[in-house]
Amino acid sequence: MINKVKKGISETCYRFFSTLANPTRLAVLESLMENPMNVTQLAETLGKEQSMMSHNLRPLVRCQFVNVEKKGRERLYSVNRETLDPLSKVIKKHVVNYCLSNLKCQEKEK
Amino acid sequence: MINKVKKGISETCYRFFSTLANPTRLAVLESLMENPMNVTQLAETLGKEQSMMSHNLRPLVRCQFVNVEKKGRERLYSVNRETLDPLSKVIKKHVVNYCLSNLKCQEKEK
DNA sequence: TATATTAATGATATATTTTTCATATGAAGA
DNA sequence: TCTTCATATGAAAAATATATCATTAATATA
Repeated sequence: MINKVKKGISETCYRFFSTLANPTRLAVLESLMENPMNVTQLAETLGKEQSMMSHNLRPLVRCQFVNVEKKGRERLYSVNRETLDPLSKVIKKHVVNYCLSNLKCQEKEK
Repeated sequence: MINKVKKGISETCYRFFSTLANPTRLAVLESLMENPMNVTQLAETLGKEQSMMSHNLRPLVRCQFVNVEKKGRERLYSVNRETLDPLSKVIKKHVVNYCLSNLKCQEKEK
């Protein structure tokens, strides 16, 4: 990025949102919302490779949307409900207020 | 995307977050938060090209994070505070609770 | 210590997103 | 209608992000 637009809170927001702006990571969050798992179980659940899960878990953990607990040689991943619960509330409300009534939210990219 | 992970609410969330996961668009939101503007003013404010602003406004409007009001031959853009205010509250709280105390949030990518 | 299990890392090919530049559209006024 | 102002659009280049595959690291146990 030549001309840095992001700085301060903007930069934090950018990392925050770009961590969530990924279908795989959203699916990971959804799965971990149901119940905590280790990487292998997560890979099985989503039908993806273990290394892909690890790669995608890293930003989620770094932003602390997900917590890790060491258990012997495995690691148990779980969601940070304190953030994710109010966050999904905001989204749901926005969807109800603006996206269900108005079609343009679902519009295809083009 | 060959293997579609995103579907239903996940798909909505994905669009929601990917629209916000961009430093230019976050800067746009920050500017419009201060006061409503048209594209030309926005381009001047951020020191970017007008067409770039238009391109970046489109997803913001489609997701209705930003409203447009036609005024003669110009268009006045403003933020949807009903969504953005509670959203920034959630983020700020998360930052305070998890990112200020814990260093890993600010960790460089690699 | 050797082996098995679980998970993380690194390099790179692939895919997606963003910017840029040229051009088109639309609305207002001379 | 012609011109100007304000904005949007399209295509291609440039920048970024993601998945893949091979490998490494860490821990437990035989």
